[in-house]
Amino acid sequence: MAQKPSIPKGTRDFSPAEVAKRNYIIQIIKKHFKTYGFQPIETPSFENFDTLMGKYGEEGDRLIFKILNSGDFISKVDDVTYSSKKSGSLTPKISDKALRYDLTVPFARYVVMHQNEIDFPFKRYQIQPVWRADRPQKGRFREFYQCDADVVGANSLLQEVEFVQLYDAVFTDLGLKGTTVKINNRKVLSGIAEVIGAKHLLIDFTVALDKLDKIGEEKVKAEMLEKGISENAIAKAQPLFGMSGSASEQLGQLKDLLTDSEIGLEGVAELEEILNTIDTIGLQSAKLELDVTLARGLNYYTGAIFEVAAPDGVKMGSIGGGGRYDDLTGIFGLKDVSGVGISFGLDRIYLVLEELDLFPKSLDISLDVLCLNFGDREGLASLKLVSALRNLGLRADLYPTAAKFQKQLKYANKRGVPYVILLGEKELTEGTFVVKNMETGDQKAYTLENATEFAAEIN
RNA sequence: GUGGUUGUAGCUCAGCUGGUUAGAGCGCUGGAUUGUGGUUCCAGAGGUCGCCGGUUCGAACCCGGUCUUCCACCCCA
Repeated sequence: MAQKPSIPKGTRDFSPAEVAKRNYIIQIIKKHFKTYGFQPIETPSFENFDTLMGKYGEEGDRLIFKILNSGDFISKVDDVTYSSKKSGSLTPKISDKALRYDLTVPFARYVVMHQNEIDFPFKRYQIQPVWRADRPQKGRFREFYQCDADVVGANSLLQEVEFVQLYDAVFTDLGLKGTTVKINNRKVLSGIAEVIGAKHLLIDFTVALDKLDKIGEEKVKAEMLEKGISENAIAKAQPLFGMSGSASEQLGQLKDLLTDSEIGLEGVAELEEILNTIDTIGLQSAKLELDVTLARGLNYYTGAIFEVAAPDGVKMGSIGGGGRYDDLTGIFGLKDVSGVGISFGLDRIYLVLEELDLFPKSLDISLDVLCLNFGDREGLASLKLVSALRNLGLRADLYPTAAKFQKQLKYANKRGVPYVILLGEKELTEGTFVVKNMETGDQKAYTLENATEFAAEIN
């Protein structure tokens, strides 16, 4: 009995129309990556277990897809570990490989392994799928694409500025107006944690703070309390909850709050410089916004943090994110190499463009011209004509069988082919072919020797 | 990982307090129309009611389990 086919939860098949749209987005992102001087690399879809584990926090470890070892892996586990039934200690013994969780950590690994062949500063881009063992939701999949651009070996804040411009360039080109690039700085968050006396609870503090616009002040404070941050400390952080006004006003408030924190003031200065530079240069369609509550869970970020929100009114999580990480390669043994990078969430951008109907209509056309098939004799002449059109760069096809006229036209109609060629007995004897415009219904004859004339007209 | 939700024809969905042969629209196939598609008309095909088990004389409907969908949390692109 045939089994009912299915695909794993959170994965998808892509139809020709969907692939066309996805390629359209990728091609635009790639174009801008290249014009900004980034070079492509690719890394394996799975890495060593130890390369990935521990880089994304406790939650991240849970969401990494582990690959079971080959062979009789269970017999190699010692009895104590086996009978303890603890996944945490058993997993490393039965799995030594895991699917890529993001593109940043594999890149850091790549940089360390190839440090002697890389010219720093190294700007690379990478467009590949990543996997997360998450529970699917709208815009959240277990297999999805990230499009990353990172620079390593450059400390200059100009890199941050450049990434804001890059975001703006890509979203402008995609016709996606009104995106917001939110920026914050980990040093500011560290500074705040420091001055309120919750330095050791930085992660818990930022994770809670990050939810401010979503769950409100009271609930954020409740969560902080629950995580062990004292009432006194929360009171000291009070200015954060009421931050408002322009970026420079907010920066002023931050300076007051952080007067006793060297690192905090450093963060403020960095933000100030990035915001001022962008202000001077200007952006096309995006806006850059300071958001002191922006945290981002990934704990390898040390400086600037970015997150991109879709235009107002589109219900979608962030469509991009990134930041600076000063010591990611340090974990793999290469010290003092700073990196900054951003990521575009292809699958979410797709959903947003779809919702706002921003895909070019031309993407629906997968074939420029279809030649109808009238039989063997006409078919031969048609095949020659189609070959000639293909050589001219047109997407051309010959209907494979001499099916009923109506059936062939219906097929052309459903494929959305704009032009159909009729080359029947009459045309064959006259040495011509007739082109039918499927939209208007108009028909026009051309001589067979002069296929270029037709090709030129529709281009 | 926690809580909830969904599943009936290729698609979108009806289907009453459990009751005979489970319906509609769209799509599909054929015909009206053997050189003219989109519109119209006619006819037809297509369903283990997600899967497994239970209750019942009888289950698409009630119960349990499981998978899937979507949502909230966690977290994130």
